[in-house]
Amino acid sequence: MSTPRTLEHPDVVELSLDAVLSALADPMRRRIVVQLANGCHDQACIAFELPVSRSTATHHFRVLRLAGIIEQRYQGTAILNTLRSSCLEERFPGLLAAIVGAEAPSSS
Amino acid sequence: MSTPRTLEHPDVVELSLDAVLSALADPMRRRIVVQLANGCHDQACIAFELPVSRSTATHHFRVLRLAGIIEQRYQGTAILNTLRSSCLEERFPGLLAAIVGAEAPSSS
DNA sequence: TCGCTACGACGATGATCATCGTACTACGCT
DNA sequence: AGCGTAGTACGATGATCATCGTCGTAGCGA
Repeated sequence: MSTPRTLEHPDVVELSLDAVLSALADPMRRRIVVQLANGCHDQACIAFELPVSRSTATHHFRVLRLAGIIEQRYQGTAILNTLRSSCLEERFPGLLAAIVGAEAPSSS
Repeated sequence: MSTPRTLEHPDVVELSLDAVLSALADPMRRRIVVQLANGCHDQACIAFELPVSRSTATHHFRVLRLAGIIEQRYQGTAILNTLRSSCLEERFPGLLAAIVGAEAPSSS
């Protein structure tokens, strides 16, 4: 037990368009976001099966978290990832939907 | 006269989300786009008064043009810049509006 | 207790990029 | 013709970043 591990997340008001767009400019990170947006909520990092090493995957998830795009919380040794859709919508209305929609025409 | 100078522009169907988002991830380029979106149509590059050297400004305008975000055409020695709003809207609906709206709360 | 799993930290590396200065070109005006 | 203006081309440079491998750590199960 002790203190359960926690991960740093920016507050809603701290979200910067620069950080969000820089994070979303990378194809690998967009892939993660699209996968999360397509109903794969609360997935562990490993479940995404990214074609990169674990170190690189960790890096991408952290960039997304620090940009305020995803929320990460520990569950055992795994980390559950969730899209912070409402935070993003509140701060940058329509942005996430536009990008996910542009990337993944498979939905609908 | 001879052949008037022309500049290379990508076709609508060639627009890639990757190029567009990478271009828009830079604050200086977003500044240009926001300025164009706020009614400053057909402005010459120099009219933007960017806080960078001319070489750098040229670079940014070219990145925007090659990403398909702006249209550039010569008029004398100057270059008139226009937002390709309809092309972007056709390819990535809502994207430009979301970014411009998030960046510039001054409008409205 | 002993692994096994999922992930983070650290340091390195190679690529990309934003920035610059300088030299060059094209066009218009006098 | 000569000059000024607007922008381009060409390196160069310093910073950032995506990627990796290795090692460390926390939790779970046998």
